[in-house]
Amino acid sequence: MPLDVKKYGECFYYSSNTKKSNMPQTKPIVSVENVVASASVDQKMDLNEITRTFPDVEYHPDQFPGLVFRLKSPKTATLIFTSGKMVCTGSKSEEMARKAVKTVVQKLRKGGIKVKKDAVVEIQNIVASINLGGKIHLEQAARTLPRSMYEPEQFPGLIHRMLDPKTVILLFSSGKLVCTGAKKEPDVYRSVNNLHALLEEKDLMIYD
Amino acid sequence: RLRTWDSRSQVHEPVDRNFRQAFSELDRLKDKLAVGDAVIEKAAYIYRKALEKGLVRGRSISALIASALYAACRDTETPRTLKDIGQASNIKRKDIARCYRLLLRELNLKMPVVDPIKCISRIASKAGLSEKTKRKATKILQTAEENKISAGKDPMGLAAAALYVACVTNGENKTQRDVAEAAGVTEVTIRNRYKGLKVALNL
DNA sequence: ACGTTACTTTTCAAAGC
DNA sequence: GCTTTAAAAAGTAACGT
Repeated sequence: MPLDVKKYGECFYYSSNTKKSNMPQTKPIVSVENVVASASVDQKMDLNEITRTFPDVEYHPDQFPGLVFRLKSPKTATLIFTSGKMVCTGSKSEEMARKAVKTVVQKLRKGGIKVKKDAVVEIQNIVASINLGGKIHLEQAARTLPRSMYEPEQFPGLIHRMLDPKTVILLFSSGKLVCTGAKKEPDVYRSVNNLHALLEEKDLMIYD
Repeated sequence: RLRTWDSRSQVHEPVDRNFRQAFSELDRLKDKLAVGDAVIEKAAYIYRKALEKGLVRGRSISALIASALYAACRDTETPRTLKDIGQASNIKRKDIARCYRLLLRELNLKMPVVDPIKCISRIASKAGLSEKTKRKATKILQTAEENKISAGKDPMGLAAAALYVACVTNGENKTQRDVAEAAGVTEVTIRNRYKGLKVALNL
C-alpha cells in the first residue's frame, strides 16, 4: 500500500466549519499503479547471448524485436533491444523504476554480459488510480467538461484530456479516476487537483 | 439520390473520385440500415469535413464512411449501434469505434449521450413486443434515470432489461434470451441490469 | 446461475514491418 | 498503423461447471 493511504486514513475529511467554499469536500486518495521508463546503456546488445544465459527471458524476434526480462522484485518487465535501449514497465514509483533498471543491468553483468556504462533512465509515463470520495454525475460532466468523451456503449468511463499538465483522466460514476500520461509524480497530483476543483465548481460531485 | 452531392463535386479532381466512392457506399448503407435521408446527409457532411481536415489520408475510406454514418446516427439520435454499422459495412466494430473517436476529436464534435429510452422501439419491434410493454419499459427507464443507475452502462443493456421487466409485469411471454437477442446483448447483462433496476424501482 | 478469465479505454517508450 | 510490456477503473462477453 502506498504511503498516502495511511496518511489520509486518519484525517480524511475537512471539518465542515473550517471548509472554504472553493475547497473540495474530500482529499483524493492517489495511488501510483504503473510507471513506464525508457533507458539506454549506450551500446549494442546481443539478445541471443542473453537468451542463452537467462533461460527465463522471452525473445521472439519474428514477433517483436524486444527481449522480455522479468524481475520478481521489483515485479517488473523490462524490454531490451539490440540497440541497448530498454523499456521498463510495472513499477509502482519513479524510484522503483530506476532501481529495476539497475537490477536488470546488475543481473546481466553477473551473467557474464558485458555492460560498460550504467543505464540512463527517463520516466515516460505514470498511471495512477484515484478515489475522490464522492460520486460523479457523469452525463452532466459529459456535457460540461471540454475535451471529454463519454461513450458508455464503448467504455463505462468518461475520457477527459487535460491540457496542463498534459494528461488524460478517465472518470467513473463511482468517483474513482485513472490518470495517465504524466511524466512526473507531481503532475498526477496537479491533474487530480485541477479536475477535482473543476468538478466541484461545476457541481458535478455528489457526496453522501 | 446523390445528385445534390455530385453536382457540387468537380468531376476531374481526385477529391471527386473519393466522394463518389464514399457516397455510393453511403447509399448502400442507407438501405441496409434503414436510416432516413437526413441521417445520410449528415453523414455526408461529416465525411466532407473529415476530408477537408485531411483525416482520410492513409485511412480506409469505408471505415471512415461507416464512422461518419455512426456519428450521424448519434447526432440525430437515431438508435443504431456500432454492431449494426459493423454488420452492414463489413468493417470491424473496433475499427469503426476508433475512427468515430478520431472524428469526435479532430472535428471537435459533441454528441448527445445515448438515451436508452430511444432504444426501446428497435428492440421491441425485433422481439415483437406490444405497445403496452414499450410504454411500461419507458416508464421504468424514466424512473431509473432519476435514480441515476444508468451511468456507465450500455444503453442497449438498460433498454433490454427494462423491456424484460415490462414483459414480466405485463405477462408477455418472452424469455431473457428473446430480449437479449433482439437487443444484441447477453442474458447476463439483462440479469445484471435487472438487479439494479429492482433496487431503483422497489420491484 | 455461478465463477473465472478476458476483452473494451487511456498512456508511453523501444525497432521493425 | 501493427507487433510487446504494465497498470487501474467498470462494464460486457465467453468460457466452463
